[in-house]
Amino acid sequence: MTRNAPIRRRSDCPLSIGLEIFGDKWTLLILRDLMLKKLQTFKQFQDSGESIATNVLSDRLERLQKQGIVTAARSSVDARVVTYHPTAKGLDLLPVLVEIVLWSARHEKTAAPPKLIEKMTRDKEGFIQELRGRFSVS
Amino acid sequence: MTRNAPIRRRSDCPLSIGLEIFGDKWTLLILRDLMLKKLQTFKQFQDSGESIATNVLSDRLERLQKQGIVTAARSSVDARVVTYHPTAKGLDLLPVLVEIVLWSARHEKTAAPPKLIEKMTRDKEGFIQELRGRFSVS
DNA sequence: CAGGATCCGTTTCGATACTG
DNA sequence: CAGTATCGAAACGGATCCTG
Repeated sequence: MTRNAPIRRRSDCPLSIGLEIFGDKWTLLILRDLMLKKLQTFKQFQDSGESIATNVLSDRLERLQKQGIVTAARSSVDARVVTYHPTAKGLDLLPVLVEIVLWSARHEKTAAPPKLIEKMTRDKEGFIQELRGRFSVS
Repeated sequence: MTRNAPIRRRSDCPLSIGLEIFGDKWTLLILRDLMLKKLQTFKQFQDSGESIATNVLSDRLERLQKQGIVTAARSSVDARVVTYHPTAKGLDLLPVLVEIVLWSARHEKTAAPPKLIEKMTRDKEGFIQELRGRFSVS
């Protein structure tokens, strides 16, 4: 137990990147669905384009909660439904998501919704602020 | 076998994100090392903090080349050494990397090099342009 | 010695079936 | 609708080998 420090200082400057989040395909897709597509429920994530397995979805949502990036709450309208929302920490991921989407739109030949891309490009900050407002963190 | 019928639900709004790149932990680390830490060789990547297995490193570098994000060339100085460089497509990833680093610096409790972070924050565009210049794509 | 390929035991992931 | 259990498939790490 007194096994001491791992000393992973092989190199100079860490420049850490949040691998828990960005290193995982599904996590990234969930965040996009949550913040850019404004999806909220388990089912909506499940049906959103790429088919994610339920256990994986469950697992990733749990991790995101543990990391304080999303919160879950039962819908006041329908008690069966759980709705997920981004926290402030989660909303801070918007710039990353926007840059990723912009890069993908430019370099991958996927059908991208041009209106949205154009808006992101023209007024990145405004676009992000608008989304932030929409989620009105308590 | 006959595992087809992927049910590709041509969903409403794709908003694609480059999963080949962003969904993978190691790829992301290599890109950071390449563009932000300015590492160039197989060995440097290998020794850079996180210990990546050689087979994995090899695999990711190959993928990145296939995607036109990095190029490989033998060093003119030492013929044994292969140096890797970002392409224009790769350099376009800089904004994403910067946003990821900034988010991580703010929300994860890792030792971040404050000078660099400060500069990124204060003059994001300038920082990116400076790096672009450093790689001088032919 | 640098870059990378290959083999292999182990861990992790994820597609289904199933349940509260 | 939201989430677990099962179990095969894939990825990983680590050692080793190969080629200039």
